[in-house]
Amino acid sequence: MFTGCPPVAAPIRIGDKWTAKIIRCLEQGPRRFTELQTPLRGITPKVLTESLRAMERDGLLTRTAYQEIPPRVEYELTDLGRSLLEPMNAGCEWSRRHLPELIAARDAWHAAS
Amino acid sequence: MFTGCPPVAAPIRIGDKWTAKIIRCLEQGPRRFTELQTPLRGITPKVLTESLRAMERDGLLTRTAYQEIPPRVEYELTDLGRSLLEPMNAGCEWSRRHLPELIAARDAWHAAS
DNA sequence: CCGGATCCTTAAAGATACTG
DNA sequence: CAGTATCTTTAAGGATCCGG
Repeated sequence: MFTGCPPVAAPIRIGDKWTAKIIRCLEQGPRRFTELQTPLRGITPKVLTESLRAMERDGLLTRTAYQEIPPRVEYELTDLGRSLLEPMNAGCEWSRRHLPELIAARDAWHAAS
Repeated sequence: MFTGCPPVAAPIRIGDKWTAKIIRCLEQGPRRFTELQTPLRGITPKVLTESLRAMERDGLLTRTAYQEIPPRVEYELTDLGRSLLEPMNAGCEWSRRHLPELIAARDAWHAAS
C-alpha cells in the first residue's frame, strides 16, 4: 500500500490481507499462535505462519519459542511494528469519516445502472 | 488496506496495486487516459480501465468524455478521492521515517540465514 | 485516442491431512 | 500447541487483438 509514494518502491507486506489485522491483534500485548488464529477467524495455520514469518523477517514482530511441553510460542510487536499503528489509524479515521460517502456513491451507481 | 479497522469491512479498492498511484497521478489536476498510462508505466489499457471504472463507481473520481474527433476523456479527482491523500500521506511519511529500519531488518535476516 | 473483448499467467490464499 | 506438507482454488493482473 505505502508503495504508492513515488520515492518508495520496496514491496512491504502491509497492503496484503492479513498483516494489518495481525498488528491489531498484537496491539495490546504479546499473543500466542492460537490466540491469533481465533480472532482472525478463518485463517489457516499455513497462511498465518507465512504472514508471521514475513513480518518477523521485516522486523515488525518478534517470535519467542519457550522450550516447554506442550510448546508455547509468543509473538510480540517491535517498536517498528508498533509504529505502523499510526498510519493505520489515519486510514481508520478516514474510513470513519468518509466511508458512508463512498458507500452512497456506489449505491447510487448501482441504482443508475 | 483500510479494511484492517475492525468496524469497517467493506472491500474498498485502495490496497490494490494501482488505485493509490492513480490518485497520485491525478493530484495536480485532471488527466487524460494516455496521460495516466504513461507515468503508470506498464499498466495495460484493460487494467487501467478497470481501475478507473471501479474508482468512478466509488465516487473517487469523475470521467468526462468530450464528443470530439479524435475522442478525449478526462479523469479528475472528486473531493472524496482527494480526501484519501491525507491517509496516503501518513503512509508515505511512515515510509520516509521507518523504511530504512525495515530494510535493515530484512537484510540482517538474510545475512543470518 | 480511448478503450472493449478474449485469453492466459501467476501469486495469494484456502482446504486438508499430518507431525514433533 | 504450533506448526509442516501438499494440493487446489481464485482473483488480480497482463498480453493481445479488435472496434467506434
